Amino acid sequence: MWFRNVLRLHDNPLLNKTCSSEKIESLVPLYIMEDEWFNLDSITISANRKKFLYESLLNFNKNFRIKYGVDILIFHGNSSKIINSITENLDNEFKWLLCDYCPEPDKRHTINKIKENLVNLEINLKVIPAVNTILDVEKVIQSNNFSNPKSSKDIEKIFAEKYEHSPHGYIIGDSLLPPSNLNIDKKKMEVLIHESTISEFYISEDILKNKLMELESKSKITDSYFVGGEDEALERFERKISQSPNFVNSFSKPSTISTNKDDNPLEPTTTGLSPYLSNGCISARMLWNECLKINFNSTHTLPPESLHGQLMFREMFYLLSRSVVNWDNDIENSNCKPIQWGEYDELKIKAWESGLTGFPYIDAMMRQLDATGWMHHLGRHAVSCFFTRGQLWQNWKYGRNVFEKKLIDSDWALNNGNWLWLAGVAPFSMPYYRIYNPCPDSKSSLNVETTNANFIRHWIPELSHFPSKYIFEPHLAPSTIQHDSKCVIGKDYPFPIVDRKQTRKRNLSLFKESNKQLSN
DNA sequence: GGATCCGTTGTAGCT
DNA sequence: AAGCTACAACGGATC
Repeated sequence: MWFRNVLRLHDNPLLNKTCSSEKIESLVPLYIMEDEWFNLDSITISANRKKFLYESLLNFNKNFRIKYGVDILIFHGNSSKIINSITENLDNEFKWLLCDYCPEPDKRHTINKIKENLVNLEINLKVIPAVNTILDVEKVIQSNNFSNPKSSKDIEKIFAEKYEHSPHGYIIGDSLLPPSNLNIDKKKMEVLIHESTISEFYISEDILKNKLMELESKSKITDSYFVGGEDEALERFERKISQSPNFVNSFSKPSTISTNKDDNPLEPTTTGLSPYLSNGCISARMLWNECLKINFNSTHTLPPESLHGQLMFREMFYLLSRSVVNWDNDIENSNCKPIQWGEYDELKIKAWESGLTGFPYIDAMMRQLDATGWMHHLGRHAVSCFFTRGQLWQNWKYGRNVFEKKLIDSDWALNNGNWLWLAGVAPFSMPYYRIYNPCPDSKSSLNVETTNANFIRHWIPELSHFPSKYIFEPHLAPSTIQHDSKCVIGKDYPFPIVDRKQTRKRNLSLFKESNKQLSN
């Protein structure tokens, strides 16, 4: 039983499948951590992301032990090599490999490779669908009348075909309770831990705990706010969903504000469940069902703005990520219109990534991303628009890479989908001329008020004494105010790296020009 | 087959 | 301060 991206006991179809299958007499629970994740020095994954996964894995292991009396077998290394070694070391004594379906190309590639090897050994591979999604991705995209969804209406049609509709939302079926016991083969686990050719790749709970401590001391993750794991996920679920019917029933994205009114600038105004969803700590199906239950008792918002709407967009991107070839690329991608982006500009990209563009709203968001691994939905829109068609005119792929590395809710399907959308290259509704103002004033939908000013003061300490009136464009403040605020622009905080109005105008016409050439 | 509608999130400038 | 208007004008679905 190989857990790939499912680190929870609740609504985990793997556990129930295993339990209900009569063919399986005993099992060995397994997790494999790729070395990219295990190596603390790897630079493609941020310390925050690693921390979140380690915590999630430790918590899952603990819950598994409490429930079933044994730790999960954890190895690090290449998945297919580890699986091969296990078959060899157990003398082909196991007959089934069960795992959760993962739609990412590299993971599908891995599973195909493993399948080839298993077939020769007469071992069955069972990939359980829809573990971290509501829809069975493969089944939906292979159905006869499937075409790529492009809007909330399109994805709603897909739901409508499959599920019964109630006035309060689609009925997708109950989520699962974990089985009360599992017949685990401890002897085989002992063999793999102590007497196998992969013993050296075994990660005990103590090793993982030390690894987490080392990570925390090495990279001073002082601002990390989200703690990984099913326990935290369920606590947050309880607090923000189950016990907050008004929040659920009135939830209306995009009209959530990017900064919090209460004292904690780190607590999101949205659910904050995204990292738990993408790491498999909470079930999307359970979240859907809880919202449905709450919606039944009251009037409520509807898709696409409601929480059900958010979950539907998530499903839409999962489908597209599987059906659109080269989903993560800017060429040979049917969902990416070719735009002549500017030359790779290292200075601008570095300034953007490190929060030194001279645009406080953008910089605050990017510093929050770096420090915590999380950013509000609207902030993600603002900084990605700024990076691409708004101001910097850089290829969305470079921005995407930064998000992928740093976001604790990093998710291949969703991250690429949102960048395609915001860059204006996807065939979704996104008039390219709607460019977010990187210096949002009180008229902007990015909604400023004093909360955003406080948000900026929190993440950009250089500006902590700056008056709200000038804080979004501090270089426009009279020099007396700059001196009084102990922040002289050009010395203590950078001048804007671009003229926002001039770049906006130029980029609009460049985009228009690209469109013209494409339609010819 | 041409017109119209619609799409989860706009900005700037003036009164 | 709030409200109005000009700007720019995609592209598929539906009528």
